Amino acid sequence: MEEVFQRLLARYGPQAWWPGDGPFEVMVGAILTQATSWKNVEKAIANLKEASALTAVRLRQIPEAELAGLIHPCLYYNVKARKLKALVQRLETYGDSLPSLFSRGIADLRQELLSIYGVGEETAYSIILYAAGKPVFVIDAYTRRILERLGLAQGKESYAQLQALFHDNLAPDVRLFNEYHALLVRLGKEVCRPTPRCSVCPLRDICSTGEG
DNA sequence: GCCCAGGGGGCTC
DNA sequence: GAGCCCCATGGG
Repeated sequence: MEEVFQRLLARYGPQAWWPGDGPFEVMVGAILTQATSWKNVEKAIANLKEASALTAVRLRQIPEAELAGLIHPCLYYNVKARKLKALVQRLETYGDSLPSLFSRGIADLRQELLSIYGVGEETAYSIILYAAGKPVFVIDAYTRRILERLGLAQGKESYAQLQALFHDNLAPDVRLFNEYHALLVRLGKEVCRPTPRCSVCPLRDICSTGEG
């Protein structure tokens, strides 16, 4: 696992994922990026900043329809406006204090996040890793496809099972999990689309240890 | 014109 | 608890 990471890093270099301006922006981005490319999310975040709307307080004040307009570049902007509303509404119960929310243990924090409308497994874990800075491995569609290509998964595994593959074989290091996941997405974009578009698959070079 | 992104909720059976 | 449908922009 570690070796594969080193090869990916050597091939692609650091990905500098989630350069967001603080944990709140990361949480907003985690909602906006659902099934949406990050470029569109950047446009939406720029719109929110320009409207001075990128705070929990302002997001609660702004009408949902207006919020939907600001995040229009993102796919499913109407549902995502509702999701952002649900998020900041929950934050209000913490006095808008993220440190207060993040003071929970990982399992507890996960449950709390999952109980928010619009936050599923991937979004919850993205927030725990990239916003709260706790060591959990984020599994997404790309990670699944790569693991399947490598024969390390068949497609029926639960989120927790795939996550255990990384948790059991890596030191629980936030920076490692952060960069590793980003690199897997980068690799996935290249070779693990639903229909492969490359002629020579780099998976062979990078993941040839057989251990994943 | 076609494919598909850094998903999740809600419904049905 | 699995299998579907819905949401509905923009880049390649």
